Amino acid sequence: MDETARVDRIVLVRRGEGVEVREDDATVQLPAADLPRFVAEREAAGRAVRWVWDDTTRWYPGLLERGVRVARCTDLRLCHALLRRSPSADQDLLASDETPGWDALQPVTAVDPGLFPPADPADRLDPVAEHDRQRTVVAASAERWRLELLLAAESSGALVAAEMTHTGLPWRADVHDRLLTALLGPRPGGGQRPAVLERLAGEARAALGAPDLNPDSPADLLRALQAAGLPVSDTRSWTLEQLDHPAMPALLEYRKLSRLMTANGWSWLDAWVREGRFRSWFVPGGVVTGRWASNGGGALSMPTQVRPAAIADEGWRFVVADVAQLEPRVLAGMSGDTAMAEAARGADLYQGIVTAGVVGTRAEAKVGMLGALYGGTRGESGRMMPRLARRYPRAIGVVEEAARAGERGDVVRTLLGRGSPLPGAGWADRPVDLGEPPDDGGSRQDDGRQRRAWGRFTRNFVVQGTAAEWALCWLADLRNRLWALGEGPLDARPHLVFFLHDEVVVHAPESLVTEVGDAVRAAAAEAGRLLFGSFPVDFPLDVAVVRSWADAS
DNA sequence: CTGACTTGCGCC
DNA sequence: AAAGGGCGCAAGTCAG
Repeated sequence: MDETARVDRIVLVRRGEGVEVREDDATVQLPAADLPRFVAEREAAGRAVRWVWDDTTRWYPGLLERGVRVARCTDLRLCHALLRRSPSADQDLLASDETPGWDALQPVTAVDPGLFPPADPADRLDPVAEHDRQRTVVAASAERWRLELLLAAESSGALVAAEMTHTGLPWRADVHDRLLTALLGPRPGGGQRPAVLERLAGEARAALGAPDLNPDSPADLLRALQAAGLPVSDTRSWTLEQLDHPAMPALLEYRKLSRLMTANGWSWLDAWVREGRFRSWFVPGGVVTGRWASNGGGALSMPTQVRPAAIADEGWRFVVADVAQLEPRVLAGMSGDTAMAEAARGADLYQGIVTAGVVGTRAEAKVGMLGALYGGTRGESGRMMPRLARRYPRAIGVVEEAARAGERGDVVRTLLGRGSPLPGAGWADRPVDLGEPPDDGGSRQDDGRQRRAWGRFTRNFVVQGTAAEWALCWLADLRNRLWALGEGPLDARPHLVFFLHDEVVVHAPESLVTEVGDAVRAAAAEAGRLLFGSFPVDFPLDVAVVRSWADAS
């Protein structure tokens, strides 16, 4: 990944209404309006460029709006956040007067990407100095290549996220509306319940003998259930399912449809779908483990129920790809556990564990692995753990060690060096709290519970975080391959329209779907090589070419 | 009235 | 009886 010799670095700095372009010792001032042309020309010229800027969300949407795509960048905000927490980074080399400013910098979700936000706190920071500090930190690190890969992958993810927001996910509002109408009845006027919900609410009220029940109010519903003699202390669907009472079918159906309407109903369509595209903001690095978060429209929890409305354009297709059992495979790779990698050789890692004779059934293998990743110690999962630990000592050793470290209050790190946060204040060595009830054993028990809970977090952190790194490398490489498959602007070529932890959706011209499928697989293989070198762990993909997202999986 | 919290549930 | 990790969002609820 050391590309310093062959890639020019150009730092972009906002100066009032203009832009200062810093390249080695040369400095050029440009009016902001000239920046897109300047960037486009440098991208088209022979030498590769890495654009260095304070924050991708402050620069890239405006460039994309003007039809300019860049190959690579350094996102100083994201890289700063990574280095600040990385055990592989010397914090003294990163520290400066501006550290609090960089720490506090937030991404923007600009409505008008043509304008810089007024009074932006980013404008008080010096990107050139921060870039120098970050390069010094990386150069001095004993984990230099890993940090370089991590920073490059994180920055590339920022480009992907901006591009996905720019192009949007093809979404057919008419199909979505028909789906809602079929399930709920016609869209009602303001504040009204749709006919189907009104009918179900009436049935539930009658069956419970509670004529004024508001089924949307958990407290109200709980009172009504208890008044009807039902022994419940919450109103979760799972709890309701256990009850044998004539009101339950209507209540459960109400819940399901009400959820659909509030989360992805007509107002969702009004708010998030325009001109045939669902546009929300993806937030790289938005989760402590390195996973992305999202803003707006709940993009990361799109129910399968509404996915039929995601339909590719005429003459285009979706290529939908997901990795089977990403996290166990990542665990095999990061721990160098050849036995687990052997089980991961086929398409089904859990079946591989059965074939190896470790457990009797696929269900046992799955629940055991989930316990290893999440920290389940009781029941079925707990019973499987000793067998897994005996057969896969290196893999299980990695998560167990991470759990013990968390319980001690230590920081853990992903393969590429993302560091875990420290446990919250008051977690250990809690000051004497005079307000506590005088039950002295209870407080110690409570402390132990908190320690174990933090151990579960750090246990999962190392695997979830390294899996996120694999996915970033996958995305970054795929993005480059897709660009090379087409011509013209971003949305005329195969392009990413959705990403969710271990799944991507590519919108592609029908004539290119075979090449896109190959690219998705090749990128997955490349991600494995980048993270795990020649260690033989497979990342098999399920790839589907479909008109509608709902037709995959 | 606003803002913070709780409840419940969608995704991986 | 599912447990156990990470999120975002909407509606209800309650305090100030």
